Amino acid sequence: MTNDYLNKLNDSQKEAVLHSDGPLLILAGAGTGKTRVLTSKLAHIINTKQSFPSNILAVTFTNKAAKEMQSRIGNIIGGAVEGMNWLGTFHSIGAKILRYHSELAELRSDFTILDTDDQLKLIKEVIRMEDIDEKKFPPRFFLSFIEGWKNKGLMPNEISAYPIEIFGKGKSTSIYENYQARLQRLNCVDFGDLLLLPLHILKTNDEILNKYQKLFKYILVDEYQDTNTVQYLLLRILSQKNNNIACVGDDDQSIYGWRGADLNNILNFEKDFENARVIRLETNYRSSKNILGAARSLISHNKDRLGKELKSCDDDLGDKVKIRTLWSAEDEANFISEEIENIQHSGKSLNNIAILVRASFQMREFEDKFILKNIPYRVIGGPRFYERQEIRDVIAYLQIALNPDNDIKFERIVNTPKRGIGATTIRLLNDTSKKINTSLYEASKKILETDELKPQTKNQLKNFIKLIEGWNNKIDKIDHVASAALILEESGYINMWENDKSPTSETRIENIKELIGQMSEFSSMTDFLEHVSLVLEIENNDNIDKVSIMTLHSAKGLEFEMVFLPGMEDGVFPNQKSLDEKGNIGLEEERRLAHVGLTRAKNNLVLTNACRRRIFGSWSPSIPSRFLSEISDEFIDQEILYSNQIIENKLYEQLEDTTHKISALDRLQAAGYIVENDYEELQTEVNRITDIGQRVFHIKFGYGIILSIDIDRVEVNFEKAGKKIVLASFLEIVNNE
DNA sequence: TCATTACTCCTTTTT
DNA sequence: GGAGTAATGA
Repeated sequence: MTNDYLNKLNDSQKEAVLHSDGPLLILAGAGTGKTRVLTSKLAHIINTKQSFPSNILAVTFTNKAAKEMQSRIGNIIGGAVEGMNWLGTFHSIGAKILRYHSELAELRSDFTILDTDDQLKLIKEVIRMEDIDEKKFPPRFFLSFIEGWKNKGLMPNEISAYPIEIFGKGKSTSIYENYQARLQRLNCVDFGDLLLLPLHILKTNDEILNKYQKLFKYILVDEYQDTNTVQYLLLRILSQKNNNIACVGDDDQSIYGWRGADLNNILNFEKDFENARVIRLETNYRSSKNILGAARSLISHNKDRLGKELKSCDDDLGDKVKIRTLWSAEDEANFISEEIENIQHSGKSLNNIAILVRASFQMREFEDKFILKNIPYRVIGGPRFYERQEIRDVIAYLQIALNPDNDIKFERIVNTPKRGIGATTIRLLNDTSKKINTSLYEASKKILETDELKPQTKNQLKNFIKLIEGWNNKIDKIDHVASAALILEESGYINMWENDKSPTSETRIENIKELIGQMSEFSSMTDFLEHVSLVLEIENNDNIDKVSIMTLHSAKGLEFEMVFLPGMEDGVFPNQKSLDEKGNIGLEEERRLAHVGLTRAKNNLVLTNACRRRIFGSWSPSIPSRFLSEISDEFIDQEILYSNQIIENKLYEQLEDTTHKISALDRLQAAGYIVENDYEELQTEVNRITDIGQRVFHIKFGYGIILSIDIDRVEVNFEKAGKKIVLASFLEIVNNE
């Protein structure tokens, strides 16, 4: 192996790779060769024998990034990377540590990882025990608190120091405790535990901590801006001895605040790690000057930044960033598909085109249109393979076969396919299991000894228990692929889909076959099940020319010749909920997300917004995203693609029901969408309700009398609902009476 | 027990 | 417009 990799780097990249000991933060903007630096650095450490591969901890956020890094290092140092035992996602590395020391968390080493659905089921159970009204306090709120605590690295007994939410009768703490206890009894962990429990083990066991501190001579971290507190604490505690931690990140691309990512981790790096060196990578090898200029002008509106400027290495400016305004979301999809057809006809590859959306509900419009127009596309991200119903069912069967006491899985499959074991029976099983403190499986056996069930039900349950017993006996003795096939056959599960007439059943069977196919790559059933929730991803390794549709979050790290960003509308992007919940911090994160979107494009970038779109099934008006006006004009080529006739006919109608009429009008006027007299006319419309004492009707509150008026806000004394302040636009004037 | 229907609340983003 | 849930009927 040669030092060839060094020659491919620019000066600051080289500096980052050659920096040997002590903390290092590489601030790498979009498209500045961050992955190249990281992999070269890894290769360099191995190449110069500063460390064995097995003594390097290299963490990424996604499996994709981990795989990518693995193969790139392989390319540099030649052949397979032997001994890179500690390269993986935070979660998979956490799982690995946890499995080695599971007894310290009172788990068996073959614990299973619960997905979000199962988590929710579990929390619901816990809530019911606490006598809390699910309607008033939705279970997922508790779950998000627990997730929040786990993201901060707090065990149930540590949250007293942290302001406890009053939410849910102040029972959040005990719910967290019970939830953990329940997980433990099921020999399960959730995603958060994969980080929290290893941290706890390291914090409370000096010997073990020592071992890992010695083990990891070098620590490399990808996407440092997206680390949350537990991840930060893990990195800190592990790096304390050797102090060789190198993090790559971009504060302008921090987009996982909602998952607990703390931008302060990267902003405070120099304070947190003594004598830290910071190297900036600012030469962008991806995008044209115009695109970079647009991205730069947008992100400059953020305050929380370390500051860095992307410089293009292109000589010419390239095309300007296109902004197109369409009438409706459907028109928007139409426009984009026409653009794509043009590219298609010019003979260019569709693989170079991506449509990046803020939220997945936006994808539908495009899928519909593409199917109609026969434009090949792929959806990236979307529902994870193992989250599909049929896959989860199959896995539940396999887990039950391995461990019949897994209640969550038991409940999932006991009546799938239908065995006539319904809610009533399950309730009885649950009660019994609580009474005699055993699993549902054991409780079923007990009940079968009695006459509590109707003969028919009893018989069905008996058969089911017998099946499980049989599988459980055989599973260690025969090949895991064969036993999976046997289980699916005997349970009648495959049969169920084969007899199913719905259009999806065929794909489901395909998916199950795919899953079984994957199994042979693992050495045993346990091994397979351990990996299934963490790393299993079925790649759509098709080489067919297709347009990619994905969310902005899953687009991070990718690049395309041409990028479309539809739905540039306030409320959609920036997302309303994000603004409501997090205010300016939320807005800045949305802006970073937009920045990620813009910087995915190499040569062509098209932003579109529609004036109307269906939200929750009903038409809602949309105003252009504030991000559009934050991009400097010099980089933009803007056009409105609907006729004046349409404006006159429809804009009025659109504005009439907008909830923020006044501000919407101002915005639209500022954006040049309305001519002066339209504006006045609409103002009059806003002010049409002027009479105090006027009788009015409100769709939700019924009839009432106007008490006072403040521009578009009206105080009404409703006959049934009492005094309320409502928007004028929601009131109908009632004339007679 | 299961199927149908009425009704609610909703939806951001993912390991 | 759709998923999940509660109520209702077969």
